[in-house]
Order: sequence, then C-alpha cells, then structure tokens
Amino acid sequence: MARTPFYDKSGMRKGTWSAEEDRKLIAYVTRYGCWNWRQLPKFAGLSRCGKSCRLRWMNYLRPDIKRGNFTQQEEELIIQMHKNMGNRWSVISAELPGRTDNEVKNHWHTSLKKRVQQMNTVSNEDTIVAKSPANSHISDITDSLSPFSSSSDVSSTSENDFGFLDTFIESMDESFWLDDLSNTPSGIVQNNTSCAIQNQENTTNDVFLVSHNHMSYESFVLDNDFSNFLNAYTESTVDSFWTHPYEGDMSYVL
DNA sequence: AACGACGTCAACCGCCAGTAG
DNA sequence: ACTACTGGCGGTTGACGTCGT
Repeated sequence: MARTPFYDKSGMRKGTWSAEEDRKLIAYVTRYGCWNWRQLPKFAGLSRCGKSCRLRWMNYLRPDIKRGNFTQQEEELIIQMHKNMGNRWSVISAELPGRTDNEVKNHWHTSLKKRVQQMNTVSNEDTIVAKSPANSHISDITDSLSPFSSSSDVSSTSENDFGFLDTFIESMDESFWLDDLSNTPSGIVQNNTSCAIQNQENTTNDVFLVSHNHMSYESFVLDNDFSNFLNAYTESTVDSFWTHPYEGDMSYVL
C-alpha cells in the first residue's frame, strides 16, 4: 500500500516514511513544535520537503489521531454531512474527533459512496440519509464521539506500527524537555547570558532559536550572527531561546 | 498454487486563499 | 497593487493485501 521510497532530482526523499524518519519528525515536533513546515525538515535532519512532513504529521503521527474502524455513528454522520455539503472533507472531519480529512475521504470513496449508491438504488426514497437526524442534531452525534472511544476497533496492525512510539514516549523523561533550556536560561537576555552561551562547548555549528510569544521564531547561527542576536535581544524579554545542534552545511540552514 | 480483479489507504500533486513585505 | 511564500484542501495515484476463479 505504500509507495516505494526514492529521491527526486533535488535530493528530496519521497514515498513511504521509514520508522527512523517518523522518530525524527515526532521528536522534533514534540519538542519544538511546527514553527515553519518548510524549514522544519532541515532542523529535524530530514531529507523531506516541508509539505511531506506536514502531511505525515497531520495524517499519521499526531498523538490525537483516532485509529481503527469507523463506528456506525461516525459513518452516519459522514453520510449526512456529505449529503449536505458535498466533498468538504476538512469540514466533515472537523466534526469527527481524531479523524483526518484524508481518512474520511478514503473511507467515503472505498466504502460509504457505494453503500449510499446501493441504498439509493434500492429505494426511490432517500433511505438512511433522510432518516438520519437533521443538521441541528449533528452536534448530538459528535458529542458522543471521542478520539479514544472504547467503541473503536483498534487494529493490531496499528499497534505494531506504533510500538516504537510507545518506547520513544516512555524514554521521554524531564530532561528531554529541559536539557537544552537548562544550558541557556530563558527570559531576559542579559550579557551574562550571552557569555554563558558563548562559553558552551560545540556551539560553533549550533543554530540559536528565539521564540516570540510562542508564535514566531527567529534563528541565528552562533558563530556568524551572534553579535546581531545580542544587538536585537540584549535586555529584551523573549519567551524562550535555546541552541539547536545542527550537523551539516550551515549555508543550507540560512 | 497461480493469476487477475478489486479494495484499501498512505502519499503525492496542483491549486487556492491568506499574509507579509 | 503586486509578488512571493506558506499552509491547507481536494483529487488522484500507486503499491500492497485480499478474494475469487
């Protein structure tokens, strides 16, 4: 079911994601968030385009994704909403907690579409669609849906595929979140802070990230941009800042 | 056992809207 | 007003699994 991995002309990897790539993406997004999908693969050490990373995260790796078979309740809701608004998959999936638009779309094309067509053939009346609750009742249905509903049939395949994730999460102790930040105090950037950063070992090839209101980030390469960073942020308040080890060609980063 | 037809779904592609400069 | 960039959306593809002959 997966596409054979290959590299395109520009050296970007395409096709099925490997477990190692998944681990890198999960580790990075969990730790730093998705501040810029296009830049993210460079920092995460992935030879993927940002679009591919976003898709992989949104459709497969997000922790709140519900897996397993669709319940009858979910299917009825999809049929009802599709009747009302057509192929608005993102809108429909928004009413199904834990389901992605891609998943809903696939399920429609592979299963529900034929079912609806068959029902329409059997009866000239609108069958189950007409009998389903009107739009005003959709919320009643969705209220009972949960990403981790016990009614969902979680397949063993999914469990096997995500075994590495369980191991990964188990290995995440407090130091996972604090190790870099503990070396570079966050908050107000002061001269002694800069000294502390400069005195760190192996910072020559580090990228330095500054967060603004947890909304945007700015990056510096320590050996080239450090004076710029000091001019811009000394004695100013920022949410957080930390170094990010980067192995490779630094011209690629900027 | 071998083969083809069909089903499934992760991943790709092109397009569009929103936003910043 | 224009351009470039980015994220998001929906349509489509391709490879593997399953089923029937």
